[in-house]
Amino acid sequence: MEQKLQERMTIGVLAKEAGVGVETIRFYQRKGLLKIPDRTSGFRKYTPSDLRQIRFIKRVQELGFTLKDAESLLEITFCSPKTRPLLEKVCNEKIEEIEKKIADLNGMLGELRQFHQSCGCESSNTIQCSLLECFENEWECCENSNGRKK
Amino acid sequence: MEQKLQERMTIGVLAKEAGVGVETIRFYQRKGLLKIPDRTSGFRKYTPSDLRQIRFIKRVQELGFTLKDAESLLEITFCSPKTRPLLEKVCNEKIEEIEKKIADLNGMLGELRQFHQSCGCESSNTIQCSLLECFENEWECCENSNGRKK
DNA sequence: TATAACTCCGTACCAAAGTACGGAGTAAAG
DNA sequence: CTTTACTCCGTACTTTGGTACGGAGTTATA
Repeated sequence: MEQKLQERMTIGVLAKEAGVGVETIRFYQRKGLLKIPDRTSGFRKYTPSDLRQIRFIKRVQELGFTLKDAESLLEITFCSPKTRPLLEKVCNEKIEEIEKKIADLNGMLGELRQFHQSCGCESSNTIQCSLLECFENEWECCENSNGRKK
Repeated sequence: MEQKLQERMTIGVLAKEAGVGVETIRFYQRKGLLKIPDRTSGFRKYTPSDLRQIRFIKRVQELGFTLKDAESLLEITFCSPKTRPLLEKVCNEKIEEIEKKIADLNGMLGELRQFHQSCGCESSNTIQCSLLECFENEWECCENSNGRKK
């Protein structure tokens, strides 16, 4: 009761706050990602909770997930005993998915770093090699300058 | 000379080997991701190098990059002193990008795990909470069942 | 040699995630 | 009270990364 509640904003204000376009909000509504808002005299009126929801969607998207993923994350709404099995499933799926993504990215990162050090920039070799070649030769091509002759 | 060189394959064989569709290869060619191949009597003839290139593209894509990214990675062709500055730039950009993605994903992962343990599945509370709420309250909502009253 | 399987080409289509358009109504500031 | 800014709606368009189509020519197998 101390906080100012239900400050209701128009679609334009919400869009600005959330850093998206007005059309995007209408789009999310069509997609069911945002609940249908109240209206005063024909105009949509949004609450801070809608703002939070859009920010959440954007965050999830930035991490490489789709709007469908965002939807399923948002569906993790009530952890009552009834919904717990579904909740458990969605959670675990997402966790696995993220873990796999991280592992893949770490692999790529390692490869890029190796390329950068051995071939690209810090080596003194003048032998032509490519990321593509290095990649498929397990970075063999990079060692030409370190004593080994081709 | 010991290896069987220049085994040239048709688009269908290449597609099968690379695990993509024939149309995809034509598409990559249009996009400039694959050099225009030689032809014998009107039919495209591809080399193992084309196969490697498609595999590389697919790999890069799996890691969350676009075809444009793949293109720029493929452009890292020769690490001669001349091309080194560009190479350095592209490498560093990619590395930073990947590092940021990993960090973000790790954050998300931590949040999901906390939700899973505290709210979702392993807690005995019956208080309704959502990923969204937990997320924005720094998991405060999850501690209601652990001695604290709202 | 006939027939299946492959290739050619341009064009059209698809899903995802928006973005833009345009004419009409509404609200708020001067 | 007018003018400007905002909102409404449906529809159409955009980009990315492909897929599918269809009629014609080619090549390989029985």
